[in-house]
Amino acid sequence: MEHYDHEKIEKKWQKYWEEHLELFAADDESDSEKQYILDMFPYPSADGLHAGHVESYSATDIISRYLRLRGKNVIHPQGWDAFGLPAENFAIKTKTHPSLTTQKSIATFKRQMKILGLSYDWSREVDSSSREYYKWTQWFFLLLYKNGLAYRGKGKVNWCLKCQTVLANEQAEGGVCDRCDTQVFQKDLEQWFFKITDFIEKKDKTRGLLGGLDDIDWPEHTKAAQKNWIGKSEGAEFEMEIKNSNLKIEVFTTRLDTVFGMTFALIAPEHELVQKLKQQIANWDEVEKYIEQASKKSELQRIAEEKEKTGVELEGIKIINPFTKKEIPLFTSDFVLGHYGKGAVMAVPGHDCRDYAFAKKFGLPIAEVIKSKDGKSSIEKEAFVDDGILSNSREYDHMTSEEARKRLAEWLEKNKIGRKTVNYKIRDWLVSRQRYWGAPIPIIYCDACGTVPVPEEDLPVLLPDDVNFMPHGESPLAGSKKFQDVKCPKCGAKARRESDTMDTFVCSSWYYFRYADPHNKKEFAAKDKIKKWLPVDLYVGGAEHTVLHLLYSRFFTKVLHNLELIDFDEPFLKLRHQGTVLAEDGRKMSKSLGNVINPDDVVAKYGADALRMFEMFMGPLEDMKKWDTKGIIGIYRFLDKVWKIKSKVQISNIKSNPESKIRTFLHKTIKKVTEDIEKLRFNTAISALMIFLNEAEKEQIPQEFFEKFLILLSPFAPHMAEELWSQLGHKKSVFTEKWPEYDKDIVKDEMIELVIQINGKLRDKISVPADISEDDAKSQALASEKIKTFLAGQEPKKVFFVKGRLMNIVI
RNA sequence: GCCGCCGUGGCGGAAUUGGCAUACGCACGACACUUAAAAUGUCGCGCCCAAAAGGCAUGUGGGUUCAACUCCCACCGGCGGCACCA
Repeated sequence: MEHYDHEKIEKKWQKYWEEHLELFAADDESDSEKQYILDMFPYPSADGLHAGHVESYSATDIISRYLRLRGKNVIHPQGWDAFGLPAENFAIKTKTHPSLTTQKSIATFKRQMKILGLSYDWSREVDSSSREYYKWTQWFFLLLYKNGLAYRGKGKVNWCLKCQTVLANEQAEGGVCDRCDTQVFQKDLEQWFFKITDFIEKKDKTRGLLGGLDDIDWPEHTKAAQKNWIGKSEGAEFEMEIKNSNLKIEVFTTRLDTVFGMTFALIAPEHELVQKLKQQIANWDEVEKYIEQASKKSELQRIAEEKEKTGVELEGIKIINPFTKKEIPLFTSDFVLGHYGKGAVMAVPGHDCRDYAFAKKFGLPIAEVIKSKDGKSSIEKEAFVDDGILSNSREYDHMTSEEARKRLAEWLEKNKIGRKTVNYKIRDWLVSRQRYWGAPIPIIYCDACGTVPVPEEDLPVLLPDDVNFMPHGESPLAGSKKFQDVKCPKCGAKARRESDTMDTFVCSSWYYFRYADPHNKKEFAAKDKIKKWLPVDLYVGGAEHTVLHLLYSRFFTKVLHNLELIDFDEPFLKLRHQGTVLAEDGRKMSKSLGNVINPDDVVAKYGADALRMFEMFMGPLEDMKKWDTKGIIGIYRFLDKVWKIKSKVQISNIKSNPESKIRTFLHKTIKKVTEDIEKLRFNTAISALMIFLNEAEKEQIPQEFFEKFLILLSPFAPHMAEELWSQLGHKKSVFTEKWPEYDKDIVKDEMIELVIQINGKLRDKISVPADISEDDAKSQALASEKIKTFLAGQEPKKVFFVKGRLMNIVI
């Protein structure tokens, strides 16, 4: 018998679906319950779809098709995260304009999505590099600006002297430029920032970025990563006097309980106080040299040199510990970060590893002020960093660390030199990029009026075409006269445009709103459309976005909520990450290793239905998995069997025998597949379909049953389901059908195999009615020959009975 | 270092959330069909034992329980995130 012709069938139905867009379109008018099923919109690379894309898109396609069959009004859109550095680099390499290469890549992606039979509502497609889209990205910038959430500030960035450009952190690994291998320097540049730090904690109407995490169904590790990134730490800050100076030094600590062990203090090299103390520093030349060296190092380098602490004493400077009134020295060291806390710390070498290492290297005293509860702790070889009981701390002796922190903070407040406080690792979001392929920042600089936002009616600020996007020292947009020279919108004088573009993460922070109303020319999306479709019910995408994109999107949503433009606070109610699909050799798929699986090839050989289903069958959605070229044959055989079993179907309208085994089986399968899809457990749903088919092969099954099976199969293998459905004489698509319901009474077994254990070990199984009573089960069990042998005449001490499951006899 | 996740046959994985460990699939073996191969079908497939009976098995060691892959503790191994954050 012939195998099924996947190519012919798939082409036929893909064409049919193109002609019947209403099958998968989200209906703005319908009153039925909406479901927003979203894929992270891809960056359209020249390489085409990756096996990982196929995995997540198949998953959301299954869910979307399933929900539509359940009568839900599903919105399942797709679009393109089209701006970004890879396109620009590719453009530089090939000397082609990035819009050309991007459009070509989009065409490839879209073609591949279509041959996979993905049921997107293409009428809602968005492209973040289109002027219709980035007009609203710019509008969002202005919205933030007008509400004091976008500001211009100085920030340290990685700067390559040779390429004359700013580099992203990931392009400056090891402190060396990615492109030319020369050293990267830290440079202070004025940049645009978004005030994401304003939204860490509850603010007016919204729960903060921290608190909001409690309300959403996200993977634990993703929530943990976001919390980690925000890096909240509670402690205290206080000021210390500098001897013979009216200046003061402020420090932050989480271990106020250890203050009596402070034997010196540390300050970041870039701290302004160092400059202010210049006159009093005896060894200024040495200090200046150290500061110079430190500024040349990138943060990455500082970390790489972790093994050895460096630093210089600010000779002539003495700090007064406010608790002990003792004088201590001040050092500057690059392991103290200027941007965190107060940029200066109290050093307690006895109870902090870094301070310990520093004290050892510079021969500074180490004091012990905390003992472990058992009194056995020692600071001889290393710092004791745990909480414990205070000692050598005057009236605070014998207190626990926790209590001492409370009391010491009270003392600080009473004496007005400090207070309890909270610090965060997260910094404001730097959104300026000195790049071409992004959305221009809609700002104009005027000598008279200063920083002037572009009026909304002038948006979009178009990305100019007449620029040299090769790296040449400044933002490529600065090279376009046409772009640069403008009139000030306020006074009409000659002015200059901001020449930086926005980080592509700005574009991707709001795209899920646009799908609700993609062609709106007056708003980023109309209020009623947003109300209808958002928030997103299920969001599926790669785990590489655990922090950046997902955090930024939450920030945008919170901004909109706070401004009362939307009535929800979290954009993505349920989030799942698809696991990485590794190459067959267990390594990451990469072009250079030549181990990439191209979906086109697999579709050509086995068909889209087989590829989609196989990727779902490989394992749980979120698990990392290895591609297995041989494995797909199993799914192919299954589909082939479905194809062939059609000829065995009893085509008649006779009533199915209510007692028939296959009926019970069908209902169990409906139950299992339904529940598994709801839980995104596609691997076991597919296995249930296989089990049903294996059973069905053994006998003739009524058409009515086979049809229900086809509906169950349709979200997984839509082409085959459509084809067989039409071959059975149906005129309309299988996707206009209703998802089958199972009958609770049919699913329930009448007779069950009751497991009989003795002392927890399986000894026999007896066939009994499902609702058998304990007494009846016991007498039947004890009557079993096998059980009699094992009991050997002994009386059971106790009998445990789990209804419908098992009986455990303890002797 | 801190945080999070994971460890089950030759392989991918399943196990109703504490109740028959290894469903489903791959690979492998035997047989059937075939001139032959492929395809397809039937059967077998954790380990020990010739087999039956039985025993042993979910990274390792302990604990709780009538009962542990599942819960608790310790250790070993792997993956991911953050990382000189005071």
